Amino acid sequence: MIALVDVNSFYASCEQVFRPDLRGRPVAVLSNNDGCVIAVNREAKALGISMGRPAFENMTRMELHGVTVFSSNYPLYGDMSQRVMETLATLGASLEVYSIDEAFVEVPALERDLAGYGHRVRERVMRWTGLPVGVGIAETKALAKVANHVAKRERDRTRNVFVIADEAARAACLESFPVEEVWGIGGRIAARLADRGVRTAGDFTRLPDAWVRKELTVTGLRLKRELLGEPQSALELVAPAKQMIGTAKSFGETLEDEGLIREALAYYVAECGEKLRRQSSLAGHLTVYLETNRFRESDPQYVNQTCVRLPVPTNDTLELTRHAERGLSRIFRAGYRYKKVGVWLSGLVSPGAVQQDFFVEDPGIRRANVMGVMDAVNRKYGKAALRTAAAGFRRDQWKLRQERVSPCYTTRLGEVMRVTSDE
DNA sequence: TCTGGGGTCCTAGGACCC
DNA sequence: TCTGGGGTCCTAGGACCC
Repeated sequence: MIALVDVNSFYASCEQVFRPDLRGRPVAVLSNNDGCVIAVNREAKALGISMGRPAFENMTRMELHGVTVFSSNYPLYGDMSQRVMETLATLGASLEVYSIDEAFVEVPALERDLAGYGHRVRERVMRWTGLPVGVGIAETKALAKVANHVAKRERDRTRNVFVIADEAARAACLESFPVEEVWGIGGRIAARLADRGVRTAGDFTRLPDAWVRKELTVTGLRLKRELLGEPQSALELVAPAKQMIGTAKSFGETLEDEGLIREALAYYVAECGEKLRRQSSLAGHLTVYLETNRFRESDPQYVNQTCVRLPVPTNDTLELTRHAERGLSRIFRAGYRYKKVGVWLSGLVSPGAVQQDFFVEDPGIRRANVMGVMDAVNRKYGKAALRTAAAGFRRDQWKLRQERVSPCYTTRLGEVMRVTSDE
């Protein structure tokens, strides 16, 4: 059996762990640039704060009801995530980390009391990390996802744990489960299914294989089988190396100056270069992406991207920066107010697989050493403490807005909590 | 005024190979 | 006049996820 364990409103819960005064009170967390509401706890949801919508649409209501609002604090969430995963690893036979706040856990084979197991998972994660989780247990990943959804709706004492134990339970559960909530059914597909009169997950499992294969590709067919209780994939125990690494972030304000955009781009390239070296990959292609603010309809709009093929795959930030700058000058047009620049590294290979180019000088071991030093310095003294000249000194003019960010309680020594006593 | 970021998988179609 | 067949690789684009 497989358990899908996820943290309830993860980002909001992380903030609450370190703010006991906010227990039982409404909390919301905003996306990068304080743009959208991306996490709300139960109390905030009850007040009608809508997730995924722009922050400004919700601000009046949030202020009115005293919702505590945070900018997102990814160093904190990443660290808390690791603690949750380490805790889950002590409970399961094996573990697939699926996202920052969820994991598939293989229930130990000898476990007889599945609901009891689910509650033990909840209790241990709560005791060790302070975070509340929901647990769905079933025969396949897709069914465990369904069970997890149901767990959140349960109102009685079994709340937050739900088990699809046998065939009868599976069938009954799917008949009342809306098809658009099934994992892998998004808005587009749900609309097409609705046209065919498919409303529930149960309806979906009765569609002919041939139709599903033709209209929804093999992914749809696998999903159907998983919902019928036939596992289509094993747990991925080791996270595979990424096939793409990228960063594309909005500026705090729109920018017209190519020089500033170039600095932001160089800064993002350095972030990607570091991720690339951490997984020991080299990139063969680099895509630069540039965009104006599409919501400002009165502004002239421009969006473009260009792909640069690197002469020899590399993970050298200086080399990557040079190519990114070339890409930017290909697509930059003066006279627009730009909102976002991004870079994506793809065609990732491991160093052993590289074909050297006779006509291109290999920057060689000395450059690799420079990168090693740069990474070590930045680990010790903080992000971008040592950076390329191209990343510049004007970050204040383009960095994203983060006006309500909480302290990095667990990852920065200067920001750990102080406990005092009145005597 | 203010509208996120970072990925994955699949397919179709073109280029190219023998 | 008549112009093959069976592949692989790559990229763009669509759909999805959290």
